[in-house]
Amino acid sequence: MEQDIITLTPAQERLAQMLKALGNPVRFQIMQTLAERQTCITQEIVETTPLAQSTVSQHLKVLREAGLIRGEIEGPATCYCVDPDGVRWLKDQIEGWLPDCCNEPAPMMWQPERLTTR
Amino acid sequence: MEQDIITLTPAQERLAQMLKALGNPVRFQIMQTLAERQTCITQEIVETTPLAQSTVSQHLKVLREAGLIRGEIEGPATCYCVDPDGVRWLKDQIEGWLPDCCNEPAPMMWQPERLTTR
DNA sequence: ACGCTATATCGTATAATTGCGATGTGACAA
DNA sequence: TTGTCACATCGCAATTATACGATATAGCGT
Repeated sequence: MEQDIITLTPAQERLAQMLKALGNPVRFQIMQTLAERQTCITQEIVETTPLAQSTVSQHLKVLREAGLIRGEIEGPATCYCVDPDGVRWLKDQIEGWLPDCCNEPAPMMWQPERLTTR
Repeated sequence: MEQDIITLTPAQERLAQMLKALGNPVRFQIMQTLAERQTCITQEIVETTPLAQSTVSQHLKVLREAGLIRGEIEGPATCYCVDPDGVRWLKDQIEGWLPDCCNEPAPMMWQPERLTTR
């Protein structure tokens, strides 16, 4: 499973994996919670969401596999925190991405969609 | 469809939408192609992939709706290019994201997963 | 040993994504 | 008008993601 239609470099693949992990609203929020609180047990994270414990555990696994968080067993619980190396790597990759355009800040007005006609 | 389990701010939601769009390998590659060539008609993009025209057109739509590219009708074709404002906005958001950690560059060694035991 | 707490994982239902071919539309040339 | 090219969109199949409850495991206190 997970057939590759397209081939990316390992770094690109990893970056895409991170972006995909963060593209989910639940996981995006978990990252923020974790960043605010520095460190959290699974149960605490569960309590910040309306989701079942098993579901949150799944999301944590995705974030772990993407290298965005790390979990360490602390007695009977698992203690999660943001993986600073992973996040730093992500930020660097994004900043260096598409260097041929978009390197000066610009004010930004957002419209939902465009395509001049048709 | 598209039920919201969790509520994010509009900016967070838009960021997540962009990340999700980029999390797909095909779309990730399309962005790179577009950045290299500055400007492309759909047909040219199709030719850089093993996919059907209709499929590529769908992916272009997702990228458009995320605000990452823009398409302009040029005679019988549609001319696509990276949306520099959108990409700039994305970069700024990511750089300012999780300010409490991960702000010094660090060397990085990557392992597929971790979780000390269990 | 027994229960209790915290977690991960499994099985499974449902929803979303991704892919394709077919179809419709607009631009343009003959 | 007729044909063709370049697209977008539709309808549908296959795959993947997301959610849940149930279950298994590990640590810890009694």
